[in-house]
Amino acid sequence: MSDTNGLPVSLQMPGHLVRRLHQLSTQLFTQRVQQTGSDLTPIQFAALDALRAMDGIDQAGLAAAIAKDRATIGAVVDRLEQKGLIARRPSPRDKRAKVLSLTEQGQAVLAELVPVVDALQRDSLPGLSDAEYRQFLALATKAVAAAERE
Amino acid sequence: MSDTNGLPVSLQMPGHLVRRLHQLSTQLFTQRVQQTGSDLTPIQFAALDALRAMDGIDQAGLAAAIAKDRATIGAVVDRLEQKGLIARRPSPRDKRAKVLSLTEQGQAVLAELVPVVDALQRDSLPGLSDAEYRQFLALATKAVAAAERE
DNA sequence: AATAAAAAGTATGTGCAGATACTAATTTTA
DNA sequence: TAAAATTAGTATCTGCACATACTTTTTATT
Repeated sequence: MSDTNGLPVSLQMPGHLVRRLHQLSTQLFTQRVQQTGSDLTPIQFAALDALRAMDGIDQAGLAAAIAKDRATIGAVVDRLEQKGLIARRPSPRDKRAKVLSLTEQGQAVLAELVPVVDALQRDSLPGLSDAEYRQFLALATKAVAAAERE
Repeated sequence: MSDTNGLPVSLQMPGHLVRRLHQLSTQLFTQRVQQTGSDLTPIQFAALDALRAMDGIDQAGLAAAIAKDRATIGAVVDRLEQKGLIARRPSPRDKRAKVLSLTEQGQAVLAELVPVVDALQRDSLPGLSDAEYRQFLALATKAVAAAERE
């Protein structure tokens, strides 16, 4: 069950590799973003970015947009609201729903972070040539799309 | 800032793709493993599998082996010990350290799960041909190795 | 229109995951 | 050897992430 390096086989598997890549990209994100003086997490950034493109959606819509469940998004939105980055108002159409939008401060924070986050993407897959990098993205995109199609 | 599909750019980035792949592989793991009647998590499985190959290492060694910090491993080991899958004994060489080993039950559970986990790896990257699957693994391995080299 | 089914948000509980801080023990170095 | 730096494990704190359950409201059925 051990490979020639004596390592557990599970460490060579897709599950583990993907877990490591996720871990590494999260660490890099946190590092780079903290250097700007911000303490936004990857998911908080994703939420803000989704909100920029889809202003006025409700929490369930945001959850679907970034592939999280409603409970998780509720907590994320709580923190973003407390930081003053988003506003949460009752929907006029649906008394259950709460409509989300970026505050001015939220827009400013996002504008400052977008270039930083753009720049770190390439570094989150180190050791690959440009061609390999593009190849990886194409394969990852294909796999995610297939999974989302069931 | 939106692509032609109106989606936030951040959702096309490596960070997000890797996060989704991680999420999908974790969900698949949980699904398949639960069907066997087990409630082991991916990290609990990884810990058991590492322990099989490296019996008698301490918690810090286990943490290094599966790329987790000591605090996280402490909690994981607590749960595995409570389930009776591992034994934790003081090291004779180092009074700070605790030596870990699989119990008989731990070995049995692992033996039962290994084929299940093996089988789900391929399905955690759906929509790819065999060649693309191997390509993806090669690229992911290369990127992880580069990151670990700093 | 009355009922059933579904959806939005919240609350709770478990399990990572990393940061920080602390004690006890070990190793390094001066 | 004595002091300094590391290391092992634990504890605490924050923040996802998902499951389940619950209330309120909306939509679909009958």
